[in-house]
Amino acid sequence: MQFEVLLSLLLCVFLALMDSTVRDVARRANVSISTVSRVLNNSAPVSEDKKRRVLKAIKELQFTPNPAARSLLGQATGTIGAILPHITGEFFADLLSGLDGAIKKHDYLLMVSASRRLERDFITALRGMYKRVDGLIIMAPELSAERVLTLIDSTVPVVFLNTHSATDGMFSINFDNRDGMVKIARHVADRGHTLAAFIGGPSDAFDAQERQQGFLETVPDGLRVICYPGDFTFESGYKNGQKILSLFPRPTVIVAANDLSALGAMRALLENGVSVPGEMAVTGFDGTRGAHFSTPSLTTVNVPIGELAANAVRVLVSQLSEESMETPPEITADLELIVRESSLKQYHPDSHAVV
Amino acid sequence: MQFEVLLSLLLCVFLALMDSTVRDVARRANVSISTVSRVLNNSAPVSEDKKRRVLKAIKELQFTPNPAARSLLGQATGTIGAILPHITGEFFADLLSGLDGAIKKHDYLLMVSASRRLERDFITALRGMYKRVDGLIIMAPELSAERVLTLIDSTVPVVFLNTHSATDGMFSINFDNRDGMVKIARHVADRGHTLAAFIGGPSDAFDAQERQQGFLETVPDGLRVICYPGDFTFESGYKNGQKILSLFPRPTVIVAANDLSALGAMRALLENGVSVPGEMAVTGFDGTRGAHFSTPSLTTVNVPIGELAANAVRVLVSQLSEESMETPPEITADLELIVRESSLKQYHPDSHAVV
DNA sequence: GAATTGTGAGCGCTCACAATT
DNA sequence: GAATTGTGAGCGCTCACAATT
Repeated sequence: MQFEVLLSLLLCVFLALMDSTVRDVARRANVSISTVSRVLNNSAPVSEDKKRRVLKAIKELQFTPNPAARSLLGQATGTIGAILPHITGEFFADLLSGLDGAIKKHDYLLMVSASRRLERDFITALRGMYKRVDGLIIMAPELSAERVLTLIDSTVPVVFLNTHSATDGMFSINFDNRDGMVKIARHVADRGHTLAAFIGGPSDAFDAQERQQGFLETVPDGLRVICYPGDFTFESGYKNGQKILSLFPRPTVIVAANDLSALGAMRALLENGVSVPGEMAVTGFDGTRGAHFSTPSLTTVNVPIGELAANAVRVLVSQLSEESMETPPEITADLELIVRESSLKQYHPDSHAVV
Repeated sequence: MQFEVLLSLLLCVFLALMDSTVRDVARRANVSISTVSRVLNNSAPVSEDKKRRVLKAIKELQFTPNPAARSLLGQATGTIGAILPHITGEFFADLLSGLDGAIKKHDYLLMVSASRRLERDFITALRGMYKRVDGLIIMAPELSAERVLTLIDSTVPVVFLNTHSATDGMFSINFDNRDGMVKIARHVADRGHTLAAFIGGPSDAFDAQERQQGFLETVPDGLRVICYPGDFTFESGYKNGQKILSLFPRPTVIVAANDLSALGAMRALLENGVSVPGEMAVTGFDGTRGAHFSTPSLTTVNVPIGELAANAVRVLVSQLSEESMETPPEITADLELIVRESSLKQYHPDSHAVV
């Protein structure tokens, strides 16, 4: 008796070593391969007895259906593709992490590629994912949704994330970049600043443009703004921070288009012995944890990244399962201003003249 | 003439709208499908004339081979899978970014999943990637390479990254966690500290264990160490930092098992008006940019993440292309100590007694 | 005749072999 | 006979239909 158990165990191990197919399962369960398929997909009733035998055989053989064969038929690959400008950096890492979590919940797998903001890389990624994914989540602030769609030859469902689109009826998840900066502008004005430096993002990125416009259009007449081009990196914030320090009269606040460049600017100030917010205030945008954790902590606008990622996945998956969309295809999230240490001090209209 | 051009253009657009197959290409080029396959794979000589016709037809139809059909045959999917503990956090984001870049260079695609350090999620990810990837890059410091291999039923090539393995002959890319901490320990001892607090990582993670052991085993008799359990997060560093502040006598240095928890501890100190490194020094581990950019900048041990990622991909790809491995399968990178502001001050044996 | 089963074609490709030049 | 081409089988599955109970 013991010997038999051992033998069957050994057999199992041996059988499991080689990849088995529906054929093997069918043979072992003594049924036809279509019965195996029926059990696998629950696509038609199967007698209790056969079902049990099939399930047993599947287990013994450690059978897993070959996804390639499946997708050759029904085209479903069980995979969702994401193309983002970058993977690194807190914003994108959190976005990707959110996508991963949400995609897991819907039993999909995640294929990922960074375009590095290069159209060439973007196209390569797109072509690579052709027929390998059931749907795409695309963030391309430097392109437009329309431009992206001309690059896609087949008819995969696409959900856009933080990507400009002029046309209606696109599935896109956005957040109000402009309004976020409007809130920063009001906050800065309230603090009594009269001269500000603005560190922008990449000039071809629509989110960077919207942020800059939102700020410049809201700022009152009494607040002069000097703009510096940047690229959303820590380094660009750092270098611009150094430049700003050499200005005379010196601005009393640096408004950066994102957290990372704000932290870079702040580092430049602290390194040069300029106290924040004592001598100069700093604000960011994105609501990253880096902004929360810095000393002093950074005033910013919170972008609910996890929520956006979950929404994007939800919209895409419901498209894939051909459910009718209840929610409108275009979702724009509101952003919340988070005031922290870096902009706490109240300035007075005259204070900076004395610096 | 103009009309003809327009017509053929329209035809092209029309044809490209539906996914075309080798069959369509063959028909259009007036050759057999195997000739198309030969052109596609360059697997046998084809006459110049036919080759030209095939390439023209491919272009006109915007034909892309269906990867599912291909992988059903030769099993190559052109995809590499990566399973990491997390996706978020600078260390993992940089790792992922490095993998993405290296994988792109070898013309593969990247499939990714976070195990969240849960064996259940790990297995789900593994099963999901079955037959969808040609090879796997796995980081699972909380498991061992041997344990992981028992979970994999098929025979995919695997390269381990920062994962413990007792057996020889594994393909694994590691870095010397122990030696890195030895360097930190020597540095701290050199600075004249006599009482240190150590903030550890997850107790089940082998890298966390090695770091802690490396530190404790190197520290000289004159330096007492109080250990605090942690989990590599900013929050665990922050909370432990607060606890450490209430100690009497107070340690003069906090050695954290990674940068993120070091930054958390530093934040706790600064928030409570304790100057770093004036009253207390802090050190990290990983060499993240967050450690570079903080104020004060953080002494740490640099882990060459991008290099490790590139190595992992290189080793895996050479396994896949069945080239004989010239390099030994096990690579362990040395780590460099980077001394920064957070641990600059020289303490004297007696100084802390006076606190 | 209704419930359950099996047979055979085919998804889009590649590869061995046979048939052409 | 050597170079180039085409034919047909089959990878592992699912689905329509026919055949069984």
